[in-house]
Amino acid sequence: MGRGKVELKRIENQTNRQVTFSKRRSGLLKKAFELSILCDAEVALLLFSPSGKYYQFASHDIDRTILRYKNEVGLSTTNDDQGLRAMEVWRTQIDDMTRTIDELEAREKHLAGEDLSTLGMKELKQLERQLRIGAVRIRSKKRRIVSEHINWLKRRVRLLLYEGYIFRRRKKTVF
Amino acid sequence: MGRGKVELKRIENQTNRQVTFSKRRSGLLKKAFELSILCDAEVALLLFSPSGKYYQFASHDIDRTILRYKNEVGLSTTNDDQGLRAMEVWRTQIDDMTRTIDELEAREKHLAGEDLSTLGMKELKQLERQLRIGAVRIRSKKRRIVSEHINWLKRRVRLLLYEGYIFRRRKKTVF
DNA sequence: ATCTATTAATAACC
DNA sequence: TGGTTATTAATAGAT
Repeated sequence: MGRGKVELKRIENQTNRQVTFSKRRSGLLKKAFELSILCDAEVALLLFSPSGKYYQFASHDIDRTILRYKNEVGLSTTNDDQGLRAMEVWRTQIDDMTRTIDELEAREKHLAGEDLSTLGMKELKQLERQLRIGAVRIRSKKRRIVSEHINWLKRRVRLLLYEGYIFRRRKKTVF
Repeated sequence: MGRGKVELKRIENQTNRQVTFSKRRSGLLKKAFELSILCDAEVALLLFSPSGKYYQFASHDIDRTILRYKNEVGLSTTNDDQGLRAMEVWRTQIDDMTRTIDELEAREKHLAGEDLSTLGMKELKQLERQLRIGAVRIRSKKRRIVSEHINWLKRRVRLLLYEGYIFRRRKKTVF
């Protein structure tokens, strides 16, 4: 994306390489930032220029992210029994929660009419019934809100009429 | 750079967020790779999706790059208790997942027409629209299933009729 | 996954 | 470095 396309190999001209590093570095940092915001992702980016200068971006605490990476890779730093047991407890809890999230997401998709291919007639009827119940309740809630608003308007109108009455009376009295 | 520009804030639609993460992740990894080649830079990139999946790019050995970063930053984080920090990481992950589950459960309740008291007219209309879309899709899926069943029956009937024909012919021939 | 209209990044130049 | 502009690359939204 420039005045010409560029081959994927080390740029030999030292000045060019330096300029390109500077420009692409800022582009990369920007994109890392955008990804972390748009997608709510945890990102850490470490950069060393060939001349040894150092740059970084981290969406969260960079050490936290590095630690998370180390856990992921499996170089668990806790080696005692207690640590291992605690780790297993967390692991199972995380697995449970992951399963729960998957189920909830699948359920939401079904309610939205997506990913229906695995469902049979019976499940589809059940889903439809639930949607109908939800729709009925929501419509009734909407009606209640509207009627409350109307009542409020009526009260307001009565109040204004009354104030008008008082005002007219006072005018008659004063003048 | 797409069919429209996007605001720099968390993408609320879960599906969209997932798709964007997937696309931008590959873009970011590619650019990190290109930078390392073109400019002969040392790059390490750690990525965690909101659902906890893990991705990385490293131009050199990633642990080497992390070590280089730690030297650069100073000797502060050299040897504090990593076990405790690891616990922190898990705890925050569990917190994240708890929040996700709460959101999904709240959403499901809303779709079922429960706990609507916090919602305004706009949200209610949006909910109703989603329910309508889901219902339409489910009805269409049901219709498809029924029509497939009918077609199957038709084929079955044709087959039976044909077999009857053969049978009658054979009867004539044999007897 | 694939396609394509648009926006964004950036190579070359100053 | 810090602008400008012609081009290429990335990608948002749709299919």
